Amino acid sequence: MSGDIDEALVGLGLRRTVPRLTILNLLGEAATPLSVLDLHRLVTSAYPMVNLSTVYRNVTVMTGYGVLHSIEHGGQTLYGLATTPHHHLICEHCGLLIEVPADRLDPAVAQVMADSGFKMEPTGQLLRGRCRRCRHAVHDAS
Amino acid sequence: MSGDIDEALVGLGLRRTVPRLTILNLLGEAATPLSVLDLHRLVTSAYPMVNLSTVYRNVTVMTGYGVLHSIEHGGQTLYGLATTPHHHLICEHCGLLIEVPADRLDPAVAQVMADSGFKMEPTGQLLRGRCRRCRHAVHDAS
DNA sequence: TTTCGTGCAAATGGTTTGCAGTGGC
DNA sequence: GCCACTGCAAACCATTTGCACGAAA
Repeated sequence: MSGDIDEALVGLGLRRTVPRLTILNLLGEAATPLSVLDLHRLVTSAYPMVNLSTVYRNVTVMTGYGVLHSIEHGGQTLYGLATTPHHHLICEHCGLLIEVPADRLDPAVAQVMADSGFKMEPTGQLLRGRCRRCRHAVHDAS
Repeated sequence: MSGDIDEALVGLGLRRTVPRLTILNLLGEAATPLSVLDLHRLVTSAYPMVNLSTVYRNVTVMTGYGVLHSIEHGGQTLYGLATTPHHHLICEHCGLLIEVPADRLDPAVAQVMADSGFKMEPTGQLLRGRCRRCRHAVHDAS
């Protein structure tokens, strides 16, 4: 199903193993980035013997090679395919996570960073806010 | 030293205890947000009996009351005084962390978020990039 | 056949929690 | 004196690591 996603592995000199291909397929179908625990649950539902530490090692390796990208939130790390450059908006209230194309955000943020001598990371920024539904749901939130 | 920082505690109905006042003083003098472990090290150098869990509880409570703000990075949480609204730029390479006034970032990012129905958090955004020094230091970084 | 990748189990590090005692107000 | 706050110790949870076996190339 992945078509050419796993081709990338070969090009990088990474072996095509069951855990790796399964992770790539799952992330390719997922609408949002997944945690390692989520990934492990999904992987083991098809291949029960795959170990949690194997999932950890693979997302780390593939992130290092640029195949995946990661964002930190709520004390854990989420992983997604590094396809089109994009960042994320997360709702602090309900956890809703959506992607925004990098070029929508780049000019604005890059300018702010450049003023401080920083060069912006091209992907994986995580911006915190409150989504439409949660804005309306709780006006009197504690 | 803190002058009126700890006044806030009284106004919120929080007791003025040694751990709390010490934490507030330390954060008031710090140039950047501090981790709980850093805070604990500093607090205990003056009051050795203060427990780590007490520091954890206090930063959590004071963050909930809006006295402190927090940012997550590298698997741990950093805390700072919630004074002027601001966000942070962090260098992914050396960890340099600097503050940017909220109003420098707000218009740009708020617009991007609003397009997705999000309302931006007024403080505590963490933007990842590479600082001036690290941009020049390693052209051929691994 | 030679690495690279994996399963397993144990360790690590940040953070949270239950409980009984104590200090702030 | 009441109750929020604390110290202590144990538990928790995400993540990492050492090691011997197994599989991709």
